[in-house]
Amino acid sequence: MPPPPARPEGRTTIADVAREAGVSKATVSRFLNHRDTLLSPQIATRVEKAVQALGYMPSPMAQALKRGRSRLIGLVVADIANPFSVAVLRGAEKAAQQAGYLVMLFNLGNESEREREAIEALAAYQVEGFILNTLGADPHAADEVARHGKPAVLVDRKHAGMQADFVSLDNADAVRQGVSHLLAAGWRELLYVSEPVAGVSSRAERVAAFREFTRAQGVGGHVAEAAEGQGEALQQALRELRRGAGRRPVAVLASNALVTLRVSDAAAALGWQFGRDLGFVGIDETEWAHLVGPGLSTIAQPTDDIGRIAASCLIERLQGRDFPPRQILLAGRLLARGSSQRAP
Amino acid sequence: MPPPPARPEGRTTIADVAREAGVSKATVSRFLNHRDTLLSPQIATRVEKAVQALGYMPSPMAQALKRGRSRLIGLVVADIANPFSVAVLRGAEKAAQQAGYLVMLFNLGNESEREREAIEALAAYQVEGFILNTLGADPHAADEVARHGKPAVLVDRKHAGMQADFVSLDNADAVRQGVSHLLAAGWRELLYVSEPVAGVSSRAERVAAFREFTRAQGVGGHVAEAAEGQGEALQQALRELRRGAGRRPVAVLASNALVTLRVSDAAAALGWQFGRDLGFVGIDETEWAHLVGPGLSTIAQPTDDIGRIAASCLIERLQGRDFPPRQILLAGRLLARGSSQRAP
DNA sequence: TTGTAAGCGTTATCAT
DNA sequence: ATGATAACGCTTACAA
Repeated sequence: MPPPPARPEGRTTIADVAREAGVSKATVSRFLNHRDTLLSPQIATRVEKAVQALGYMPSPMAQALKRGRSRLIGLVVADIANPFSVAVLRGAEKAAQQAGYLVMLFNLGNESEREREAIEALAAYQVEGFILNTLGADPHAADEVARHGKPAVLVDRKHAGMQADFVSLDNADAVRQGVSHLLAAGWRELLYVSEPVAGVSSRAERVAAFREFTRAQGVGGHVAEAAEGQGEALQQALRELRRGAGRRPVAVLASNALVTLRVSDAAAALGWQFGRDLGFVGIDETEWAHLVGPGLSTIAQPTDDIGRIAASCLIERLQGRDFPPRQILLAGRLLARGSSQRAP
Repeated sequence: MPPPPARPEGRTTIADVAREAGVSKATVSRFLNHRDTLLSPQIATRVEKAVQALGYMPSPMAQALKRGRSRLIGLVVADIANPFSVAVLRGAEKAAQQAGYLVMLFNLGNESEREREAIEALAAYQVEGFILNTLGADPHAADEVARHGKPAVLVDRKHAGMQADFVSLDNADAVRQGVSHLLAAGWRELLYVSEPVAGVSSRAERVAAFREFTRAQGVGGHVAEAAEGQGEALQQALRELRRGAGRRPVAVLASNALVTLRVSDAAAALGWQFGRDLGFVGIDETEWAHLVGPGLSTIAQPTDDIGRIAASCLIERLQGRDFPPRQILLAGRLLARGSSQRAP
């Protein structure tokens, strides 16, 4: 199969095909877009041959210009270094490819103030819709999307005042699973360690669920924030937890994989062993959780589904279907390991 | 700052601005592209005001169509689930954003046969160049890129016959660092565990460097491949390693983070402890390496630099500079931890 | 210095 | 059923 002639100057255009087939550009266009209908078989085959011969592919740019639709999906992620964002990206990219869309990526790198810039840049390329896994810090970002009148799907983080489909882990349920599991194993004084909430909806929801559920269960429910580079503070929080608990076994529920790492470091620094000196469950399954200490218990998010469903939601809307904004909550799955085994 | 008027129908075009400012489209275009030169100050300010008032942003699609340049960079990654690919993506995305480019992503998901499809799709959108972190399995992919006459940068994996800039870890040096370190610590019989080489240049280079260097040092240098789901085989290889070594301490050099995981599992299954029963160094630093056992020694790739430099290389070429194909090898950095401490 | 007009590669609206 | 032709939003000769 020899490569197509590849005219050195520029790509082959619809005009080339038309000339080659001895028809008008309009006919070629019709062949491409309507194929069977509106076309005499003989002409159709003539055009088909020419297309083949020249290896012609229509320019999506020109098509976008003309039709105002680009077959592009804009994806804004808060931080591509976060495995969760990657999982979303992956699911979205897959679904998009299948539906014939291409993904344009904008990574905020945790700089929330760039959110509007991202949306603007993507909108300029006529993306047909957005998937947003954003910081939610910029109240104007919602307007920005609304202004373009393009459908959007929010992932993981709700955005105050933006009305759009929303796909996420069922945060409250996940926290309840973690707490129940720890209580069932005999841990009695619980500390929820979160990244600084800072207005991020998912973080706030998890903290709220933790407070509510521990109170309902009548057990000690404390909350601490673990920020970057604050290892000392976290160790301090753990020490206080144990001091306050007396002889009741203490355990930590970590809000995500990053926090799990920080808690692991703090525990190591204190010389505490998981499953013995400290019970532990962390939200977010990782490939390494089973290798740390006696194995870290985790609550796995259905990341693949989240990404896939987010993209599907968007694509459904791009195909013109119209629903009221949906909210899709997916259950997490507890993976019990040594760190949450029966308390001493 | 009220949001711009946001005409409900379609975006504001250059014509709108021209009308608002009472000038011609050409003048607006000149203002946008040449600003200072070619424009009387009064008109310039008039246009500037109009642009501001309408919140006008030119359509990159139309610009691309006209100029044949799109300010888009095509990025093909072998597997977005691989942290290395993510690091590249991240560096590339950052550099691209700074230079005013946007990244179009195509993830192969380890399906090498889609490589040409990816290049075609990206080329159709007039990407100005490619960054390829690919499988290298498709010999025609190179032609595909060449055919479009667009610059490309290869990352991590060379592509037979494609002549392009190449950015990568200095594989031979990294392997030598690992081997030297293990030998210096007293480990004597070494096993290199790799993913199936399968024609991937970086994998082959590392294996070759290992064979060569261990022979030069006159120590035992064995090689095993660890494929997905072959845990048993890997355990078997480790057992044989030790049997053959007699009383000489045995150690593993793992080819990447994935293999590190597999070796860790195998060691755990055998009940061997790193740093005592088995020396260990793994290529690729991870956020969790310090938490496993006595800490896993790793060789960190300068992933950020790799991504950034790859993008910079490409952008330099996009700006018209012309060099012969460059090959940029970056040194890895050994992080010694408990797993490679002095052999018993 | 500014405006007019052609054209980038498509598709859609007319005729024929 | 097919072909001219006019857009889409922009840039760039060429005129003025």
